[in-house]
Amino acid sequence: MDHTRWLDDDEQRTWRAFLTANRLLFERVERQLQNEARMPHAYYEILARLSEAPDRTLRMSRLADTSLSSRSRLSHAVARLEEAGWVERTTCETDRRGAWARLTDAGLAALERAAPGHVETVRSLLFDALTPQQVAALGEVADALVDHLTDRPVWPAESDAGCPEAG
Amino acid sequence: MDHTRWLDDDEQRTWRAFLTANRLLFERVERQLQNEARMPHAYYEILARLSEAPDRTLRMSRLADTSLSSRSRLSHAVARLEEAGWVERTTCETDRRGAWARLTDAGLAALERAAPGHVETVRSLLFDALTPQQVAALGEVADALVDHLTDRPVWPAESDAGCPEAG
DNA sequence: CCGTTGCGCTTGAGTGTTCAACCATAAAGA
DNA sequence: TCTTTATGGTTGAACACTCAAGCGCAACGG
Repeated sequence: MDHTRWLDDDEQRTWRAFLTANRLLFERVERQLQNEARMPHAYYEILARLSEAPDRTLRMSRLADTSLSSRSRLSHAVARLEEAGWVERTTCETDRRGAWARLTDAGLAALERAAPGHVETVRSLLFDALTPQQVAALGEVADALVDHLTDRPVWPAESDAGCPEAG
Repeated sequence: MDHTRWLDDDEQRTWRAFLTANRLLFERVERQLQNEARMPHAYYEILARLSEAPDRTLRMSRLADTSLSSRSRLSHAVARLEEAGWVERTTCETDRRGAWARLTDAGLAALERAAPGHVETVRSLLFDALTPQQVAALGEVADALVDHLTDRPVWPAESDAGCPEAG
């Protein structure tokens, strides 16, 4: 346990700069959407993914995957979106456990109202700050990370750590 | 309003990969800390910044800045950390509005218990996934973003957008 | 000296997320 | 068929964060 692979100074700086950039960026993205469109970014993503689906309809589980939500989070979110009249849920006929989520016309309208401001924010805060080379590099890094984080087991160290209820 | 600078396909992909990588990464970082050290990452950062300060002590406002917290968030967090016995608050004698936050011995111990697992997680999930060139590129991008997001006014478009209470 | 303005920090309500437990249905095994 | 196990999805409690409002003190202005 004492052979921890600590971060060297460069790695420390990189990690902290990464953290800082992330917080600053997403804080502002979140605030812009909240102020101008009255929705958190997670909801925007849900609406966006639904809008791209055939018939603006997706199974809940699939929607959870594509919108980067946990199941529970999606359930709560869609409940809210349904109250707002932006999404409708119907049970699936062929598998009666399942549920379809459909983006309503009002939901699409809300998304289309929100989109310009959101996109402008992302562009001005992220893309305008970077050279084309940096954007390309960021894309590669992100791809590498997604790859790395998608394949492995849920937990890097199942055997000798992480026993939540033991202590 | 119809002259939105939309994202082209490449930019879309980059943005979504970036989002995905971020969620996957921070979800796991958060879960690891929660499971093994019983604290969210934000609390870890607070303890870490305090541990690096002279006398393990900082003014609340300064701690908020260095730990990337809003004032309110820090107040709530330190209240919790104080309950846990990891941080102590004392009022500042020279400016009786102010408050000092000090990392206790128990807090330092908790941090030192949490650190190896956390660092190993960051290394294995982030640095191990990237080549040295990619790490360098990530660092540059992060620096550029921090720079970009730190200097400007709080709101990129005061004049023609962002009227929260108008609608 | 007293009022105003500004700063440092806290508070409470509201909200989104997580976790664990749960329900209902489907699929697999005896 | 009857039981078991797995899957799709929901629920409620716990908790962290945000926002707006507020409190106490400091600094400035008359």
